[in-house]
Amino acid sequence: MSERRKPYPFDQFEPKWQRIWDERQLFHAPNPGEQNFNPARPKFYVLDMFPYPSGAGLHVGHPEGYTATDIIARYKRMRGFSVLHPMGWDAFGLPAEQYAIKTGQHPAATTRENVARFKSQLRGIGFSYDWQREINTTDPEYYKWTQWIFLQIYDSWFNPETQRAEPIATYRGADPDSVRLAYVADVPVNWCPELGTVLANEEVVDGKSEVGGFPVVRRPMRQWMLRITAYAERLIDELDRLDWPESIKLLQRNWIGKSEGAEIEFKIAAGERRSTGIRVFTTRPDTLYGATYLVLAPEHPLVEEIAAKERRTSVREYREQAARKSELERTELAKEKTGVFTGAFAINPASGEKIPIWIADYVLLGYGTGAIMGVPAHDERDLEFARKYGLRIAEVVQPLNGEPATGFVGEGRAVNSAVIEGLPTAEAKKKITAWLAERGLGRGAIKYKLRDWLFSRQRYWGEPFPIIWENGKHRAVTDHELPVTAPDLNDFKPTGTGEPPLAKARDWIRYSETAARETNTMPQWAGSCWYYLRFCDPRNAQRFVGEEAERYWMGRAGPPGAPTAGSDGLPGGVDLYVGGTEHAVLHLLYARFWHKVLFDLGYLSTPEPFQRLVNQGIILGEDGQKMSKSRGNVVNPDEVIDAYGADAFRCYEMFMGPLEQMKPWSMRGVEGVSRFLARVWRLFMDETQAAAWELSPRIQEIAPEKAQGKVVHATIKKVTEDIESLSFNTAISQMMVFVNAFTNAAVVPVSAMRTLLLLLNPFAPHITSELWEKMGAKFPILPPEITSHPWPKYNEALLVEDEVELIVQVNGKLRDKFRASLEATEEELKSAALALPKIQQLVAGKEIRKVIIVRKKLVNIVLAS
RNA sequence: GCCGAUGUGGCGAAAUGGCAGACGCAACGGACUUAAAAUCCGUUCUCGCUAACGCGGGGUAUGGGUUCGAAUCCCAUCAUCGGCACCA
Repeated sequence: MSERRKPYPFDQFEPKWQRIWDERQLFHAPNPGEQNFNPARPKFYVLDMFPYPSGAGLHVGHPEGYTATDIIARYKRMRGFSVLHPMGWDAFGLPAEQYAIKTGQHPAATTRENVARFKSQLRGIGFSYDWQREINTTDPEYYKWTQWIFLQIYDSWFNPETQRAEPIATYRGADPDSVRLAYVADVPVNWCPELGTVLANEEVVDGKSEVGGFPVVRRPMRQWMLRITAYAERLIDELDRLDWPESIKLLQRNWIGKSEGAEIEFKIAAGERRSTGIRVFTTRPDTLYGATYLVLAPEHPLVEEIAAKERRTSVREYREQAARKSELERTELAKEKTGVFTGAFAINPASGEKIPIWIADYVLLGYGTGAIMGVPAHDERDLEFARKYGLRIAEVVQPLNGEPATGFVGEGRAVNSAVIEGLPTAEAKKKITAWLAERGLGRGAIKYKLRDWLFSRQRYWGEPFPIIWENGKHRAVTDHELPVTAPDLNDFKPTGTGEPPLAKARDWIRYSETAARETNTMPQWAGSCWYYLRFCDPRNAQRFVGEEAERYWMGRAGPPGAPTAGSDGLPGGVDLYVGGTEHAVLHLLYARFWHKVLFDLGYLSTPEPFQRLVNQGIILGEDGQKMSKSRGNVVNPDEVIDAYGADAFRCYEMFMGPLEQMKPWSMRGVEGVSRFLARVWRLFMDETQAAAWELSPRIQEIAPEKAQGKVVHATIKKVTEDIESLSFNTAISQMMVFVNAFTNAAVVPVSAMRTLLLLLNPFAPHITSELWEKMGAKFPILPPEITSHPWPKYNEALLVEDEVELIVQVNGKLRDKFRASLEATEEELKSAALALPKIQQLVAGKEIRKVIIVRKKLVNIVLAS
């Protein structure tokens, strides 16, 4: 045997138990109405962010969150919950398509192989997923419903009166296409020539593609958009009742970026071409008197109209130059502001002053009204711009602490501002806004940074749009034509012109004599926007999720009769959702948006998808660096499991430190945890002469000693509480303490050992199942499967000591300790402490000013100084 | 630049107003062994005093504050990580 001897025979029993769980389908959770459904059990929905099955297989980062949720799932089952714990595949996406371009292998084939690999790896770790609920976003039976949901969005509009999505039929306006939640627009998009596709803003980092790091340029193209901005207010407001990390909520709030201010109309000065005027947005209407110029975004539609003849050329040049700039150049060149004067003037509605109108690319068309009033005295950007181009600077806010007014952007007192003279900023804002509104010159307004969601991609490996074009107009395919499957291609290359690869499939595009199919596909986010709903009812052929199943699994957790979703202010949904922070804004915002649309349309019972969210921290390589192929510090879970077993792998992942923290991998650490499990094994099993294992005769049906009983119950308490708070690392520490306490005992009680196995089972399900079975052969117990045994309860009475050790401090410094009865009065404790020889020495000859007594903890004697 | 998180032994960490360093790793010493591995037992924040049992001082990024008492609460500074970055 060249192979290192295993400290315990995990290689024999781990596959055995994985097979048994599979055969007996122990982790299948029946839906309401199905066989074995027990309505008395409260439900618990614990979900992982499902992976993209890449060619590289699992890395050790995936199983971190997965192990945490698996522990919760197994624990909740033992606590009598009906647990929904599913897994699936987010399998559309760019890597499979790029691999196809390189090798000609169909993405479907690559995906199939990768899924098989991922699945066998996940099984090898012993996760208790309900595999009957496995889903795959690339399965036509799945994306049929992704397309169906898209059509619900397409067929809806957001009614501002009710603040809800409604069927488009309820819209009374002339042009329903202008208000649909899914609409077509010619928008400047992030075109990546290298990838041959358009990217969402979120997929562009520093002017380069997030995938591959290729340059990205702006270019106008016809695209499908989803009107997520309609939900901006609700997406902010309804964060409040979610149990999410505050930092993630903040990230979402900042991403949505709500600003309150006012829109103000500036008339174009006489003598120029007539126009209605220019509308600007500002959060500081109180600085209106300080507005000494206006700036329009270069792409602003009014620019053509107002530009003075003699300025046309320079204006046109500047606009072309701005349009040519890629995002990258714009950010890189952002160091210095540029702009040109249009030759036109506007009238400041408050001061009546005639002020010049400029264009500059520091003003963005996509935000606010695409135009600003320049208030150089009280805005850093405007100040920089005004100084560069010699524009007038007018101070209109007086700082309260005597700072110089120019460049002051905080709140102060209005000056040189007739209507609001002397008012503090907050009041000045209100008054000037009202003053403008009375005169029809402005109004209070709220703007968001959030943009509508660019929803189309020029790719092959994604959901085709269920849309037909005829005579230049789009319409939905009928429901019974779903799913719209993509044609088989042997060439997946982008056309390079911006036309999607699907454009190559001439027959497929042709829908009728006069109608053609949409050739764009949906982005990868689409499938993950609603997968948690499909898990509730994955084989339903009639509906994207059955109503009863949705109500049951997405409702509030708790026994029958407990508050229903929304009734106590908590939105309900998935009870625990664990995944990485990288999805803090995108996936989580998109999913919330789709969920709300479906909720508004009456398809769902809860307003939010995920009640509680937890982010696991990143696992670094042994060198403390981010794991990456190029650094060569990637840890492969298969190798770890080979050497130490799945249980050791799981326990180590949890023992490393707090779940949410970033932490480095350590093989030595795995070894330590493996040693712990080996000690558990040897607590039960003795090795025979023939190198076989047999149940140790030390294990007997006896009552635990008092000290042992205390450890047992302290451990039940700590492990239970720690699992509830996801403090898995300290739960394992406590079980180590437990095992250390029994390691050298001559005899060990069966009851204590059963408790240990139950507590350890969610963490190390294989070894505990095996030992439970081995022990059951000699000391039978029902049920025979540990996984269906109830969770142990602790007896508080056994934890209470009748005597406690108290510490004695003098002036807050630890000086001595003594034992005292729990019943001792404060007076008794005080005199006992003062009677200690050491304390007497320290106190001798000094005045005792005060004695502080904390029950069961300490006596602190404070001396006069 | 703005926002957020984190900072504790040689290392992963624990303690969230009351004994700093539980538990694990590593290191060192011992037992078992012909030997090694494995296993079991012990030591390990730091400085000073003591022949020794011990005793005392200091210590949770840095500086200040609140408190009888601070790793924990407050203020400032520094460092690391993450997000946003002309959003008017």
